[in-house]
Amino acid sequence: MKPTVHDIAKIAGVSLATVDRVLNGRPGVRSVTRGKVEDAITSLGYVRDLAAANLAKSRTYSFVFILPANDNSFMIGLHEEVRGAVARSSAERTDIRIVDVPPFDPGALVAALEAVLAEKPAGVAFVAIDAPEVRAVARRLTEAGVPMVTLVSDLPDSSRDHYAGIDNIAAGRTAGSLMGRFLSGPLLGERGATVAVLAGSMLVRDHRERLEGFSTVIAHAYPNVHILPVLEGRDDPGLSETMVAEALRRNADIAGIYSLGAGNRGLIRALQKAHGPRRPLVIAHELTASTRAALADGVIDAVLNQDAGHEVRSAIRVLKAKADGLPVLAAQERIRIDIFLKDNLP
Amino acid sequence: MKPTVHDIAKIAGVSLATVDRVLNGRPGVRSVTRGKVEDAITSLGYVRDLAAANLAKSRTYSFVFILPANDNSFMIGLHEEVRGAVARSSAERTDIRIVDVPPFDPGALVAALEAVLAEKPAGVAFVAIDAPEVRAVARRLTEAGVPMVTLVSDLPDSSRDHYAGIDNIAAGRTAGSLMGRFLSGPLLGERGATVAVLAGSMLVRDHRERLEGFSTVIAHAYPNVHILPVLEGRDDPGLSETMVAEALRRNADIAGIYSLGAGNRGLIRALQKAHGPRRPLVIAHELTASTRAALADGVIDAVLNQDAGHEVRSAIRVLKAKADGLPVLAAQERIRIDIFLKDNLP
DNA sequence: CAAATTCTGATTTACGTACCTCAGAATTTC
DNA sequence: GAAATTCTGAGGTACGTAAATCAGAATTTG
Repeated sequence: MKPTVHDIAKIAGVSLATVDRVLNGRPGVRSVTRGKVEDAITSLGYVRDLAAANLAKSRTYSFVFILPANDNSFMIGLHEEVRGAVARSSAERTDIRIVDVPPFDPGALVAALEAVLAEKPAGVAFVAIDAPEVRAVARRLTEAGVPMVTLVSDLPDSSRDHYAGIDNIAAGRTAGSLMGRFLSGPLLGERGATVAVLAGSMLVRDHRERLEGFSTVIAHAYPNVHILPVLEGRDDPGLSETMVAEALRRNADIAGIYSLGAGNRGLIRALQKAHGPRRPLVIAHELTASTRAALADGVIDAVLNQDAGHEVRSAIRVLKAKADGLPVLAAQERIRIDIFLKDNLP
Repeated sequence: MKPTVHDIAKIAGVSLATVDRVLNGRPGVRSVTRGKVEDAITSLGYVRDLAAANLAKSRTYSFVFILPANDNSFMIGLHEEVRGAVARSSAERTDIRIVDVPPFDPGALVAALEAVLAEKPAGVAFVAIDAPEVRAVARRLTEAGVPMVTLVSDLPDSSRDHYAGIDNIAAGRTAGSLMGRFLSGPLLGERGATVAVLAGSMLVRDHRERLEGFSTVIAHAYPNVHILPVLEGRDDPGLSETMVAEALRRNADIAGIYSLGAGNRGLIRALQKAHGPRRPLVIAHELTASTRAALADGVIDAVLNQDAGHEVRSAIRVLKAKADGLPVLAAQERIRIDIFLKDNLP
């Protein structure tokens, strides 16, 4: 039978209240008594029953999710997943509030985080923007004892407790490796091949990191692949379409395109309208309705994906654990980079 | 505030006991009274607090995991993960017992399942062997009301409640697609290329399915790739090594190898000892210490993986949900096919 | 019709922990 | 030395649900 506080009290020869004070670090216990209780705890191998504790505390974890009000499919899906978590909140003893902020706007994010700081919830999750002022608020949140996880986009070298997202450098490297291998052969002649890169903005850390990983692998392993200057489409369908169409017109020999941001709707439209001698090899990020269809149709060759549902659930699990001062199962919380070809679409 | 049984009792004008009888389907309530209680439940939107219910029942979920006593790295890892779950069992209110059975032995599996049937646990998970007698015991378990999930290898068209494992046909297709694309070009000349397939046993369903997916994609999308007769290495390092070495000696022009079973240690040794004009392209299953090293060294080009930890945790979550008659979050429980290149090794 | 038997509903206790209130002892203050 | 103030410990109640026990009414049986 699992030992309980009653067993501890009996063994240590004290009352329940004393055991409780020791367990919860409350004052009012002589050090000798404390010692006896601690001995009993270790000798019995007592572990607190979290379910019972939470019931007694009638605890609900109040979490705040700060999400950019982007209208691309990925962010919409992320919103959807958080709303799903809100729907499950009564069963999971959580009380999740969603705060929308304008995208790519450090000031707005800082303001939102400051509002959070004022209400002191049990935890915050947010899509980070890599800026010093954001790091500064993060530090104040940590000082205030508010657990904090970054979602999708990280804030390295900050005081965040956890990052629920993929390793974007590894993602870029994977894309580069796939691009190089897929190009090797028919498209990669003696004189090399040209690839274009479509990003949202180089101001966003995840996009920068993906490009970094991609470029590194191409430079080292596929030196005869030439990368054109990055197209920054601001994750906007229209702008992305124009930029890609323009690039395809100007460089008839583009053999591959790596879309590392969320401008895939525009990219796909541009590709469908194009009529070059042969279709370029396309690797994109995020499996959405449009990239899925494009993958099935052969317009896109591979999609690297991060599962927003897993990210949200992981963030919640980690916030709960941090709020309770519990360790996290690192293996369970690592967000993986999914690679989808048209053959393993779920 | 979340409604409780007390609120229901108050609204319906009855006692707690009556509410409890209605909620738990116990007899002794007149249908008019039952109706009043049910109305109150729906109007309040009551949902049972599982934590409190489990506490009151002082419930522990007793699960049995039946695992083949294979000595390949994947199965060892699977064992490890189940033992991890056993270690966490007190915190998770589970009581998990591991039963080892000899591998590839339907009779032993049936015997183990029958033993399980006798003790009626709250759920069973097992690595299925696709045989009629196994299906028959599965049916009896279902009739006895024991929730049942298959792990790693499925038992389709049976009464199992859930399958915690990957879609092996999709995995085979993915391998075929990667093989075809990676080969296209330097290795795939005018007259085509030859690939070898190393399996454990064609008697095991997951191996059959992987081969099926692989062959289908190759036949349709890469008609000039020729697949040699399957090598059945029984997942044995020594036998696998001899068979691969033999095949490489006999067919100097092998351009690719697909290892769809667990005989990777032998395969890797054979590859390291081989000294052909050029290294074949190798795609294998399951990320273990040896395949990871081979991937990093460039001996293997891609590894398809199923995360044993996720499978075990998913199986437990599903068994719990089934034991409580709760729905499962399908999106969360889908086990994904990880594709690892040397660039995205975790 | 009294006694036995079912129905139906109410009360009460338990699960393991948190936390509030209270009592007695030890210590300090005037 | 009496009163006030800490310490230290005990007891009890609450969280939301399950389930055992109890009590009264309705029904059946001889």
